[in-house]
Amino acid sequence: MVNNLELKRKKPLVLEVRDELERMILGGEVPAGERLNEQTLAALMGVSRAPVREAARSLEKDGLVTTVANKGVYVRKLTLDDALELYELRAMVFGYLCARVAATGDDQALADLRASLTRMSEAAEREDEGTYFTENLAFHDKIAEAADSRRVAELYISLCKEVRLMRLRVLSGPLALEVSNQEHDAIVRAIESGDIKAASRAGSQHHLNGKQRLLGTYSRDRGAQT
Amino acid sequence: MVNNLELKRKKPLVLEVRDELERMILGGEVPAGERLNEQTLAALMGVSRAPVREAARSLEKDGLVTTVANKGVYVRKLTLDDALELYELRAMVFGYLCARVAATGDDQALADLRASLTRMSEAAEREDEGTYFTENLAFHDKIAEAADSRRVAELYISLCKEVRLMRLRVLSGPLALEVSNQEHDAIVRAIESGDIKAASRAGSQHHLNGKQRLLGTYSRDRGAQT
DNA sequence: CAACGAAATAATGTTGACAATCGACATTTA
DNA sequence: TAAATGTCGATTGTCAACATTATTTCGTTG
Repeated sequence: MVNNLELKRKKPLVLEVRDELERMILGGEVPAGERLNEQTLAALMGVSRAPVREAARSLEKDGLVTTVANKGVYVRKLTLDDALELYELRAMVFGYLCARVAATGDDQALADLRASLTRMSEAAEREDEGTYFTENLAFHDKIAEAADSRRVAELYISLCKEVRLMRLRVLSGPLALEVSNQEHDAIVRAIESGDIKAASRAGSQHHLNGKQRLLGTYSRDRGAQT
Repeated sequence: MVNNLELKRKKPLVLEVRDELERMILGGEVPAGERLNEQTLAALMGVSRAPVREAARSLEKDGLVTTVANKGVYVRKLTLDDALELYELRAMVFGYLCARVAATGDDQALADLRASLTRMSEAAEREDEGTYFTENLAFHDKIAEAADSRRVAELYISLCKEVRLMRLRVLSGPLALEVSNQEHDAIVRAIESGDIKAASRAGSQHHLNGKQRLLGTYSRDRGAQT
């Protein structure tokens, strides 16, 4: 029998800090470009500066912050060009992952993907953007994991976090959810059929379409960034 | 002989330690899978443990080491499958970079590439593998820089370092140098002609060929890894 | 009044010490 | 004997204090 109260202390402190910082950054609590004050954060979380420093370095690995010597760590600020490049890079990597999943063909993983697909479809019908958003992340994570290519999967997940720095809402509106999920369906069907090239194309195209949606958003209302 | 960082500490200490560790790892002074003892390294370099820890975190960003909680950091050990995946990933990313260079077409960068090409050609004729090796690294770095896509360039350079973990000698023998440089020439010509697709193909193919050369090496003498 | 510069301030960089944790070996017990 | 447990040494995790660097403030000077 494990004691729940003592169990949460089992986790290394630096990981707790890291996750909290990541949540704050991706959640938009700290704006892009903002400097992360070490001792302020340390006091806020009730820990010393050392874990905060290490957590910050860990976040740098995922591209969420940049470190300037003798000045501090800053929340990374993405330009539109940066974001567009990330979309293309993500498209390539995701295409590779989808191809691998199609090649290996794990039945259990495929079933999970199908289940995730239906959950997203339901969320889309309800116009429940919050659920769709989280389920969408889980769907992509599942593919990354099923590709059985840890290094590339890590890179992909990292790239996805990086994109979230822009805090874009390209997946707003019921139509967007529907279209997005149709692309997911195309990916899963290509994987199920074992067609490696088709899976690669479908995976790439999904993020390339996302890039186009991003461009559409920016052309519709410019200067949306603060 | 490691204490040459006592001289002038105008540069952040962490960077010095980082570079030294990277040199030791890529140079093969510490074997793959080996644990990096913090206080031993700190004493060796005449610094405290904190910079060593941070440097290790920085190396983790490049995939050169892996950190295990409460146990320490270990020099990453690549399996053959890991290496093959890295070659494919590198091929994709490098193709993207070459395409971008072809699209932008910076004359100065192109001249540098041509110059680098002739230096490699000369080194290949002299069968000077050492010079070819370093010049080869510089050539690829130049392309990454000329692509004007900092994030992707960083990733590419990081992937190249990661591959070097295996300490392979696929570029041994005069023929290998010649063949490798012919591929370089094809890349530069594609870039010069401004043919984006051709540049992408040539760049990808270069590393895919490298993957085949790696497979050839492994089929020739198995068990080369420690 | 503007511009320059030096002191004051606040932040990061670095250090040594202490606490928590892990692995190995010794000890006990069935 | 073998499994379980306790103890010890070594190493990482964390902390608070000190050193160095960047920034701000403010007084002086042209």
